Amino acid sequence: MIRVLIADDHNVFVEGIESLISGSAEIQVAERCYTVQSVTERLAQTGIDVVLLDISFPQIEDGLGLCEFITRTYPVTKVIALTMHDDASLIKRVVKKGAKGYLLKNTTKTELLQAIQTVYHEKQYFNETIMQILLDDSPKNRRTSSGLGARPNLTPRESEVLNLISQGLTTQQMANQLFVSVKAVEFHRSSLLMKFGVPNTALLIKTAMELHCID
Amino acid sequence: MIRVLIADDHNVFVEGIESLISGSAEIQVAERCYTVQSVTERLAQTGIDVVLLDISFPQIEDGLGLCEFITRTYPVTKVIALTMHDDASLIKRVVKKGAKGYLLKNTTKTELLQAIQTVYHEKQYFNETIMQILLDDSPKNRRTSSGLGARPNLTPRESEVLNLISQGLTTQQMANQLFVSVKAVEFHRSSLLMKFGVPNTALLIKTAMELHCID
DNA sequence: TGCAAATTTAGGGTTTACCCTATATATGGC
DNA sequence: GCCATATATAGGGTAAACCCTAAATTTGCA
Repeated sequence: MIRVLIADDHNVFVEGIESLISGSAEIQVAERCYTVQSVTERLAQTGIDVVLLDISFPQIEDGLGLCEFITRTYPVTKVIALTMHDDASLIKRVVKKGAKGYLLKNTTKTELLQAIQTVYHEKQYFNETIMQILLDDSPKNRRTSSGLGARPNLTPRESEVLNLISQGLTTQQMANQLFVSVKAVEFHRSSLLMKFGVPNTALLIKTAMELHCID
Repeated sequence: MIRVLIADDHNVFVEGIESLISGSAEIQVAERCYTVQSVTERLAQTGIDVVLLDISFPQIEDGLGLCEFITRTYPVTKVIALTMHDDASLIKRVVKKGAKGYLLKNTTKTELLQAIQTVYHEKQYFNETIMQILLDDSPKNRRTSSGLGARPNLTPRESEVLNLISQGLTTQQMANQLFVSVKAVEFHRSSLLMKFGVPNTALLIKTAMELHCID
């Protein structure tokens, strides 16, 4: 029997998942948690095999942080991320946080049960759509992109560019100041986005400031 | 017997709502619709008393429009808006579009059943939280406390947009999430740049974080 | 009741950001 | 010498950000 914990503050959702699972003989819902605290408290006990975790979009930091905490603290427990959004960068970040599966909230009963079974048996579950997005990301991973939450290793040039970006300079202005081409600056900016695992400059600045990589 | 139509393209949600309703003797789920077209087709027939409508219907981008269509075309049929968002302006607009009730997706079984019963009997149903949001939305209570240093006075909408920017969302994504046009978001973004006196988003995020206007 | 603030939307435009594939050089380690 | 890294550069794209003018709505307030 696979014991599942549902972590979602939306009651309708928890009901829905539970309803979908109820037909299965090998899977049972062991716990429903509506808060982060209750999740951590319940996991401190034993007996949870799989966590169905809602990564709610407006509060990304919370969901991702909890995902990371669970996979680090309880490596045996598998996390399946649940979300309404098929945003590419979000999927990548969730996987980096250690999630073994990713499901959209319009998933079917069949897919849900299969995903739980799959991750329980030490495998990853991602459907074709999700896999496509992840595969497109593989060339990027050649570069040193440490997981989110950790400060990436920046080259001297990258640090320089990062600080200039945070001062509000455009790529053209940075190129002038550094006596290099616009293309060179674009390359470093792109490297920064990759290393920090963020989709755009706005989140780059916020993340870099939180990690004290600026000034 | 109150006959309910569930309009939501998220399978888990439909299951959840159906599960919550299944215990009731006076309410039954008459139809589940995953597309806008199926909703209109089903309503063209008779026998639907209440529509549980997911406002964040992705396929139209305009759950509000569907809400308006239903309440105009079938005045007898009551619409209860279902959403994950407790956005004040959205609630007001939904009400204006003719919805008789507004429920967040973390609603309880008791509340859901009570809401259906209430609107079926020609009344409106809004819980305390929603009512509070509607009352607090008056412009009187809207201003952010100016307080310290060079921190500009931001309108509620501006604060909202600022935080979404800092989370890495694009203008298009924010427009979707806030249920407004891209032009509206562009306006608020532009207002933020002006109020903070910065030339671009990168410096906006840095400045706003230093002034603790984010989070 | 008229005014001001806040919010929304529109059309049209320019600039910048961002992504892809490639190539080239210099450096330092094995 | 070979290899990995850092750096710089190019061309050709798409998407997003940014700027301007203009107007409609709602709401609270004087």
